[in-house]
Amino acid sequence: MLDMDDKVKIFKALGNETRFKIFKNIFTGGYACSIDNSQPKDDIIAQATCVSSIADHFDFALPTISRHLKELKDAKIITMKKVKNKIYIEPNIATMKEIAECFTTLTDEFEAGVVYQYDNTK
Amino acid sequence: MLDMDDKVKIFKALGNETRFKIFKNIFTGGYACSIDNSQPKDDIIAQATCVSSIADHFDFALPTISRHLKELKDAKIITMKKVKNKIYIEPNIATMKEIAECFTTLTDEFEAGVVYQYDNTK
DNA sequence: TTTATATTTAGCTTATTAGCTAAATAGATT
DNA sequence: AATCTATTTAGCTAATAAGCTAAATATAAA
Repeated sequence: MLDMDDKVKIFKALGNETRFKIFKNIFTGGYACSIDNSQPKDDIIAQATCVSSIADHFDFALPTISRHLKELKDAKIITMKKVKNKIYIEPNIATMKEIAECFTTLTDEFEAGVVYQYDNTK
Repeated sequence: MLDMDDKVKIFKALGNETRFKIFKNIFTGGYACSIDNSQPKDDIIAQATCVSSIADHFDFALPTISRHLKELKDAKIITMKKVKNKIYIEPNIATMKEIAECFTTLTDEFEAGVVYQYDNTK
């Protein structure tokens, strides 16, 4: 379960153009990674990619992309698995499902007229 | 329709603890506003509130809250209607519905195995 | 055991953000 | 017209974020 701090961290991570592009393309399989074919399909999904493959799509230095990926990982938006000396990056679908549900609940309850008492801790 | 810049702006706005609390409570009716009762119900919804009522819930100065509200408004997360010398703040449900749908589509298509070509412009 | 590949860490600079107080604006009330 | 209420704007400071290069680490390949 994501608490308020988790959610704020997720939105902060997605509230930057570079990270948003990385996020979107990791989820929709936008980054081709030539090394993928040599990896066992059971462990690593087709959408997986690695740090340098992502960096190839941007004009920023590799360490800059590496730090953006760390922020996406810390926000539980992606996962990173080390296999040999490469890191395979995958979307964290569980987190996105939970965020999707938060927004759906928010709009559904709004339309149903549900009104809560004020709570500054959530 | 929200384009990429719109979405990044929305996430940036929600990626700050103070603005996230304001957002959440505006949508769930958390802020009581004593002036609401004297307003016509047709124009202004029950969840509506005003700048100073929101500021009462925080230890920050009023101009600070005002600027946070401006950012939420610029991101189309809330709307602000001026009635006499007060500003009524309401959730922008259309935006939240669209964001909800984005996340739902993202997770649904991921599970269905839909893979797109890389596109750095969206 | 040297070299190559993949990635992270450290340390720096510049830009942006979040807070503040004081002053300005807009409208309502006396 | 003077004053009160609600809100924004301006201008400042301090903290955070985003970029860079150089160096470090970890593993693979020669």
